[in-house]
Amino acid sequence: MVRTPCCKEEGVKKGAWTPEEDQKLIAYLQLHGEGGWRTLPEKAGLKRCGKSCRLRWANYLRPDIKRGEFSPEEDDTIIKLHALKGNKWAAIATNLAGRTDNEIKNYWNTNLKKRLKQKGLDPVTHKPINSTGLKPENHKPIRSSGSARLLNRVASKYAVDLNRDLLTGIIIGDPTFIAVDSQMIDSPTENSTSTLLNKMAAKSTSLTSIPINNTSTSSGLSDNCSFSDDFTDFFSNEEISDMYTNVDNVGLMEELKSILSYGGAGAGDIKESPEVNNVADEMEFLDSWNEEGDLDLDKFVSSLESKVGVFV
DNA sequence: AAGGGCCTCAACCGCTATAGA
DNA sequence: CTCTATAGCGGTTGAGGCCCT
Repeated sequence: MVRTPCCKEEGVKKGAWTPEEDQKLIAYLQLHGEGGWRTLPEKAGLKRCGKSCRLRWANYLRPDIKRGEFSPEEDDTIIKLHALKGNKWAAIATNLAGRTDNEIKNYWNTNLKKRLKQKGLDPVTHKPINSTGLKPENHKPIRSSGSARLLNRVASKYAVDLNRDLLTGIIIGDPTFIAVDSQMIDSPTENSTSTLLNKMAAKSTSLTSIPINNTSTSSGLSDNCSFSDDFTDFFSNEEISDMYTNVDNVGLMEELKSILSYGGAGAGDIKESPEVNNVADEMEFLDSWNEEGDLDLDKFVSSLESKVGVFV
């Protein structure tokens, strides 16, 4: 199938734009506004393809574009959003005023990707690179989807109180989110749910890196149990005691215990639950929770599946 | 000074989505 | 419904600058 060229091939200039060309384009767009890119080059006196004009304007000449070095805050935002959205540069760019998708993409490929690698993190998954060199697909999925169900359950229960990004990070086991939010543990202004989930996240992260040949139960959980077998999988006796002394935590502790108990039936087995009856319902909850639509649930779920086994 | 390798980033390419005739 | 134009996206390329020998 022959594609219609976006412009006549003959006489069309390619390559770097000259200041004169930029001025012609700016002058035309200031006078006539954006649009009509196909006919623009001829009207503006440019020997360029309309698409080239549009890109030059969108990525370089637009007056609202911020140029110069990225701030540490912008770096942080990009890394977090990349963990959440992957290579969706346009989506990431909407969260950084004045930055274009092209600029962010280049910055990622030349700087941030290397920085993550230097920190021992896989720039694709944002997870620690296994020292054995084994890729994630060479890992045995951990026993059951119980942990996925558990985390979904926690999500469904506490989503109202939690920062969505933090919760997403927790569910995909992203160490960046966990690290960023670790200060919450000691913060008197944060609710205890964050503290508990941080602990659970740390635990779930440790569960996701069992090499394929490791048939032992180094995680401390047997093949037939999920997170749920014992509350002490997550907390030391001292920590549990400390939390129980805080009256505000008692209800939460009981709720978490009930949630953790729920997942204890073993691989693939789902018990009745007062709030959510099956995994599909849980995904429906996440879907509705994701009203803004900026969380890629497919990626979210496949990420879970890669770490904890088949989710649905 | 020369030149080879590496890095950066603007620009391009190929594709899909969408709107409108 | 089909076709065409346009917009937008993500991956890739290559010119130019920098650094090292």
